[in-house]
Amino acid sequence: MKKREVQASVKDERLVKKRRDQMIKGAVTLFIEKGFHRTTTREIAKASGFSIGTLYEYIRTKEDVLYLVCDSIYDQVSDRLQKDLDTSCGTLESLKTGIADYFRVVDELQDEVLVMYQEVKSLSKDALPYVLKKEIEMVGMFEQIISRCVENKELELTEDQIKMSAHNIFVQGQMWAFRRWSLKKMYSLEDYIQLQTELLIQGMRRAETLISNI
Amino acid sequence: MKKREVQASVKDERLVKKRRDQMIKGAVTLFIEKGFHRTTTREIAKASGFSIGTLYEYIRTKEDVLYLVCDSIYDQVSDRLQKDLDTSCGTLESLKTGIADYFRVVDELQDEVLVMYQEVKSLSKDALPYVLKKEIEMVGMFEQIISRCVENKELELTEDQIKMSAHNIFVQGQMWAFRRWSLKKMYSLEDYIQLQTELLIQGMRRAETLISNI
Amino acid sequence: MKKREVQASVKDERLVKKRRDQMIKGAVTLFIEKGFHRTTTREIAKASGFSIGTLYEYIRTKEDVLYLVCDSIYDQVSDRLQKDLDTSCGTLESLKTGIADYFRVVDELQDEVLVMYQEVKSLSKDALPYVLKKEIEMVGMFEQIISRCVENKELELTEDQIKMSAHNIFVQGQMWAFRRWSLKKMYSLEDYIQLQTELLIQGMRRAETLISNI
Amino acid sequence: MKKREVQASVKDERLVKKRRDQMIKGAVTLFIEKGFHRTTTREIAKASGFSIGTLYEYIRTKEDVLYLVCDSIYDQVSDRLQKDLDTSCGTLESLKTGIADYFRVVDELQDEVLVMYQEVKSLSKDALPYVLKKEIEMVGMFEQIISRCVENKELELTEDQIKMSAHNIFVQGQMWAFRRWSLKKMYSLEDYIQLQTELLIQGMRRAETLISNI
DNA sequence: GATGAATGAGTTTTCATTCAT
DNA sequence: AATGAATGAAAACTCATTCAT
Repeated sequence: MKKREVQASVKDERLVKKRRDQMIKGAVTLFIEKGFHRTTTREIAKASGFSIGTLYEYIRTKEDVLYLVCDSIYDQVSDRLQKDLDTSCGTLESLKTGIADYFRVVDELQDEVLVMYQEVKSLSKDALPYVLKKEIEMVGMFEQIISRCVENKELELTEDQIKMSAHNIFVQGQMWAFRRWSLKKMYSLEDYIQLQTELLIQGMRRAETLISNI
Repeated sequence: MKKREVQASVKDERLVKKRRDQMIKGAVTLFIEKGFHRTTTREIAKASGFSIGTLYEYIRTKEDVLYLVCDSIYDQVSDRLQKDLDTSCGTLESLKTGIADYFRVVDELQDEVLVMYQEVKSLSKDALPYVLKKEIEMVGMFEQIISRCVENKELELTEDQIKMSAHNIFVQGQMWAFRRWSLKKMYSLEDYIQLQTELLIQGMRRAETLISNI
Repeated sequence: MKKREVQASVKDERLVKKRRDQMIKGAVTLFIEKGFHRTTTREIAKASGFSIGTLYEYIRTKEDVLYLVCDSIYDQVSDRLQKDLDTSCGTLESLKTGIADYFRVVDELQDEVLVMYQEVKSLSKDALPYVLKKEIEMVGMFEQIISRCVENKELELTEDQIKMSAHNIFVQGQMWAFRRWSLKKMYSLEDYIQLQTELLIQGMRRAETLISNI
Repeated sequence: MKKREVQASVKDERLVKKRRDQMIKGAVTLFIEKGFHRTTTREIAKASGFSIGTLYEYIRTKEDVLYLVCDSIYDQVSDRLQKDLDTSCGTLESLKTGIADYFRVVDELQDEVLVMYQEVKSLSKDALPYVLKKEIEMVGMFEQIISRCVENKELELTEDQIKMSAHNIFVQGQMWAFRRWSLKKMYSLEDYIQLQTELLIQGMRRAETLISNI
């Protein structure tokens, strides 16, 4: 599945990229502050540094802005994960690094991640699949990292358990952004990473024990 | 902290309760279908079975409806959890029952839970704390159930680990509603309950091992 | 074919009728002055004596106003014609009366008729047929009046000639509104009626002569 | 009265003519399809084969395009009529030829004629007279052709009757374009020409009889 | 207590026109 | 001469809220 094209009236591709970057940056701030629905297109234009007319030279509907924002955030997180996947070698250590790295990106982009999760549902039936696909891909990356550990006999897990574990890692990462108001009272990022990594990995190792006990 | 009062013009308390129940029922359906922002007050009035004028006899702003809805959903989930807490006796078995029960309510109310999580951020600074408090209470219930196991020597966990585990249980429950489009492809509710319970509890038991190793 | 329904949010039918009459009156004046496209909905609302919000309680789109206006004008002209048709008795005299009456309504409603002809094309594919049908009905009334003369041996015309003559009467009436800037320099309404009636009726009688000569 | 000047920034007259021809051709198609108001200047530029910037090198406002289009259509019809006038010799035959020729141009340019009549009212107070003048000229040509017949004793009509007859011919021509949706169901172009010519000329001849009878 | 007509501020989007390149 | 990105005024339409009945 290719990226969904957002139509622009302006032809100069380089300019389109530049203006859209301005736009995403401006919009994220506003979405964080007041949410997608309470943000007006005029505000987005202003925050992006151009007029309302110019805004509409680069998108067709307000929803396009949301799509662009979500897409960009996913890309950022996804890129970082990809790097870990590329260097993962099937050791538990590389899995831990992957998890820690992922949690750290989420921490850096916590506002963005938050916005994305609170607003995706506002995407039309049209754009939603493109965004959800990105998510599936990311969970898939964790599956691969774990799979390598399994192949490498570092872990012994069924397919189902691999999937669920990957899913859990993904979710616990998001939670750091999602429930920070509650979590940050108790833990620093590094504490959280360590605790969750323990719980996650020990969970997996136990699962493996259980299997061997059957 | 007491419940936030939503002002009504009508005095008869019994009537207020009745009308608001109609309202919540109608509104939830609409919020599930189109989200809070895309639902109009007229639609809410219609779905509730009375006129727009009457609607405003029982609330003051549209946001009040959202608050009422969120509050009601939390109450439902919370009530069920409370029962488990009341009967929990410090055995691992009662913890497992608590988890399973919680996951099942979430499954029953999955649409409602979803709506709530997607829309809470639309609550004003004013109403938000009242809702978040409910959430803290619920996590607190799990903490208590786990604590009893610890007191009972069924588990050996630090305060931090108790808190984090309670938090994780809570989150994994929500995930069943949140990510069902992805999870339901792989697991039935009962599968999910079993797998997550294993991962969660084994995670805790391992953590306990780790501590003893220090 | 029934009238096209223009949806109103307001339920009181009597009120709907009243407000729409206000609306039509206000809109016609504006359309005459600046045309449909150059007239804004706000102006229509103001000219109708209510707010923009109220306007939209009685219509759904700006085009609805145009449809209402066109429909109303046709109805007025058509009603008058219907009376003449009802009393027509197959004499040349009653045909002349019909023509004269028709020309006089057109004169009274000249602004309205003008507007209608300049703006119908702005009606959507959806509404157009309903308006054109009205026109066909009106031409049909003239056909009937002429047919009665033919049955009565006052005129001797083929079906085609009846149709064309009816059409010509209809068109010459419109022309009085359409080209008044040019015609009024030369003729008073009564002059125009007399001259056109002569040309039209003598045309028919000649046509009859021609047939008999074949 | 001279032609209204439409200002161009470009000096090269030949180029101006060429670009404007492209423009008129592109614009007519669009106006036929969606009307003047619903056509954007961007669309006109595109249909003309150049950029929006270039478009504005050859006109000053969107309305200029409409004026140019109307002017061009009138010129085409008018040119054809002029030829008939030049060769008219005062016989009924040449009158008939004139009528038939005129009806045929209207048929060829029916879309254009239609557009013109539906959109002239959109011309500003400034441009309108220039267009109406063209129309008066054209009616004048018919007056002249008829007058020659009168001078030639082929017809015996008062000045008023000549004017009205010329006017009627002109109008019936337009009607072929205007009401083709209704007329084409009944007649072919040639049928229409024959029938109308009969009615028109016989009308005139009768009128002449009537006069002599007074 | 219930109703629903009235309100108008606020929203998204379009598009004629300009002007630097 | 040609281009097309930038502009912002203006347009249609929505909807939470009020208040007279």
